[in-house]
Amino acid sequence: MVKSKKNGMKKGAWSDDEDNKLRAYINIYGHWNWALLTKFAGVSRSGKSCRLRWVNYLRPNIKHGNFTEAEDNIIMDLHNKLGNKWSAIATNLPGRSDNEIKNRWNTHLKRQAQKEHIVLENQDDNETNKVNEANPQENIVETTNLKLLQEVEILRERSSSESPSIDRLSSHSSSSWDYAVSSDVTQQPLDYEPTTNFWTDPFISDDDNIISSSDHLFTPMDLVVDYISNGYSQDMVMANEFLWSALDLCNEPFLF
DNA sequence: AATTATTTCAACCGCTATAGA
DNA sequence: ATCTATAGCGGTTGAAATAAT
Repeated sequence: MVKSKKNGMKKGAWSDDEDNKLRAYINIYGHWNWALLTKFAGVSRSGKSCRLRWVNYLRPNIKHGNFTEAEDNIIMDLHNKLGNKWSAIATNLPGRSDNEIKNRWNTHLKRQAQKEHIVLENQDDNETNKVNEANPQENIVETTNLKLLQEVEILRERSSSESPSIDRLSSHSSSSWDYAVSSDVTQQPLDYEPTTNFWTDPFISDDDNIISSSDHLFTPMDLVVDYISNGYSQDMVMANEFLWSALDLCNEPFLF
């Protein structure tokens, strides 16, 4: 499913090669600016597309398919409370992206919820015809909430024990130039090395492809940041052909 | 086995919020 | 105050997979 290019940017399904490039780059440098990152990572996609691919598919410990009953229950309940606030719901389901939760809701749970709603309505009709005692509905809601809170906690604990680095890498920064690199993640073995020569050689040890957290990772961004700290605007950096060609040609760490 | 209909879900699009110039 | 760039969100689309005929 490879769609046409738009403004030189590829669209459609991601290839393994693209995935590997993006994953490898972010594992090393984090994401500091999606629009620029695509250039450095060597991926011919829009920043928006890269961000989406990372968030929904590539980031560490992301889960796919096979929603558990507990997860479904949480989605159903939170959707009942929050509506289509997918990202808010996703914060309570570790390892699940908002997109996947949205899909889960639209393809499975919406119908289920509608059915249950009808059943509840019928029950309510019967109940109101009987007595109007001390609101039993409230007790049901409280019990459900307690159960769901417990389920959320269990999922959170499980997730944090399995994935110590999941959300510390790539946390959004208030500054687009403030790029995050997790020391946890740099300890992970890489399943792919970025092919473009300008970033790999100085950073990855020969024997095991694992980066020492004590090493200074001198990235192309260092050059850009330095450039900016010397009074150049972001646009000027982007427009500077010399800078780009220097980055492309660089085989060794930059020295100032 | 071939065709058509339906479902799934990855990816896109348009929009809003926010930060910085 | 206004403009621009970026990140993030939610709705929607459409290719691929699967089911039904």
